[in-house]
Amino acid sequence: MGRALCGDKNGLKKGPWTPEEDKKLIDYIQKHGYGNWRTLPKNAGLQRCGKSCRLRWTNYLRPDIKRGRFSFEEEETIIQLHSILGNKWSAIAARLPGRTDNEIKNYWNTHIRKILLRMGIDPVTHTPRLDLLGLSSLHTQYLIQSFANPELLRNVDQYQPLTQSNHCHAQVEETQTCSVPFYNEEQQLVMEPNVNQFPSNFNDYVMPSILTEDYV
DNA sequence: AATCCTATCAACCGCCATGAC
DNA sequence: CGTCATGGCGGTTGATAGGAT
Repeated sequence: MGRALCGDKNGLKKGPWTPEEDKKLIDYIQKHGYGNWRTLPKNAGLQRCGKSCRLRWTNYLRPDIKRGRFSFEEEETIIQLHSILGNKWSAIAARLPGRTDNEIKNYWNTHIRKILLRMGIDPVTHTPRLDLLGLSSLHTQYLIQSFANPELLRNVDQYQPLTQSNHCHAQVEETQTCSVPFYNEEQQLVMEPNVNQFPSNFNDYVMPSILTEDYV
């Protein structure tokens, strides 16, 4: 026995939701709660699969969703959490009230990832890309500071690699810790990000266990 | 004005974890 | 213990808007 199909093979509608469908879904959930997603669409009079309804609700229609641009603080938090949790979008979203995992994932892939790449930082490991390690040690130091302290990302557009060393050095000396501490589920301080966590030689760098699957 | 290119984001797909039976 | 249904997650796609040429 196969899984229940979700989509037009079952005579169910796919693609963008219409305002009428949205209204049906909202009205139904407000009256009855969502209960069982599989039976919801039939009860609500929707030609959609339960999965599609759940996605529409959790990513778009939920009343507590905060829409609009991400604030700098949110961006900073995402970068910091991603360096700890990796692509655990739902875990990151759990620490950003009103934001969905899908929204954060999209924002990461379209904005933050590009900024990090432009700065020569591997968005997966949050370390300077190995192919760029031929840079001057001062430049490398700036990059290390930048991924440890996302505040420096503010200046990414002005930053010119290899040509503004003095300017960068001044910033490096001003910022020694990251401004976003990390808390666990019980709101206990797990880690206060600090650039000193990172060695000068990345060939020797190993992620601490608290930053890997052990924690999650 | 037309065409092409790029960025954005809603939505889908496939897989995995979990719980009920 | 095995099977199945369901929910949830991360990766990917595709439509569309906006900018560049």
